[in-house]
Amino acid sequence: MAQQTPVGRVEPVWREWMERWPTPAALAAATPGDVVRAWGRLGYPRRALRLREAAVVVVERHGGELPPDEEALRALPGVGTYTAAAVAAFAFGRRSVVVDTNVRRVLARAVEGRALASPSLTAAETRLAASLVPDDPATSAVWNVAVMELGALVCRARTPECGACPLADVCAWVAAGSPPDDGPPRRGQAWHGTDRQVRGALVQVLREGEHPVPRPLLEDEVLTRLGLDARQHAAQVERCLASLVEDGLVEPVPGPVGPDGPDGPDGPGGEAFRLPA
DNA sequence: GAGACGTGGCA
DNA sequence: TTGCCAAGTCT
Repeated sequence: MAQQTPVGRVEPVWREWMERWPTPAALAAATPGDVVRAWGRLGYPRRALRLREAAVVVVERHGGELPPDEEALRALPGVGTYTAAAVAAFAFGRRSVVVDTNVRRVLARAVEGRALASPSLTAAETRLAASLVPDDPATSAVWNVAVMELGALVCRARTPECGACPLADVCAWVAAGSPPDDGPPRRGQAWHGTDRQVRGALVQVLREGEHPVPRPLLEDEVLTRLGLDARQHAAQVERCLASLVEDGLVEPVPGPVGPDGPDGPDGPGGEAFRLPA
């Protein structure tokens, strides 16, 4: 849940989630629609599907208990290098190299003297992080969480609190006078009218209602909510809806066949959509 | 390896 | 207000 999402926003959803599905077996028994709905507005709802899929794999291949080694964790849907390392360290006390956005920023500043880490994780950063993690497993886990928390709470991206930082005395960035980022300007993600926005709105509409929504209603609702011109964006909404079905986030159901038959007012293609059962 | 993939809060 | 950014992963 916390992947690319501030922990403070995750916490309430996480609490409800864990109460409803306390074990992998419980989560594995949920439907995709259940988890997408419970995911709420955390964003990237495919993470909800993957989390459920991971629970299924845990039940089928690991006896219902999370495996402790990084390789097995990494094999679970939605679990990448960072998450596998974090779980191995924080849940199982294993020695691992946890490199998240916070760790990357702390090392970029303290060691390399730069204001921000590069846009994407490099092999050199991973090597640097690995070289700093203590050998002893228990100590390494403390190191990993400490560097992460330092980045999250003190060595923040936009408002670092160097006056409260335990590394200030040895920080290369502070020593250099805290120079601004020298990299190329970061590309802000366009949003209005993007597929991302349209997909989000489609899922949002379906999450709000309990019943399948006929295609025309669904598409009109999304266009209206986003303030998009139907003539310009109708095809886009169609395409996004298809992509959501492809992703397993949305399920088509046959529309009611009226007195005019399947090719009546709602047809052809007069089906409805819902979150997957 | 670049690009896709949501959402909301804060400066 | 606009833009940045958040415990990344997958293709």
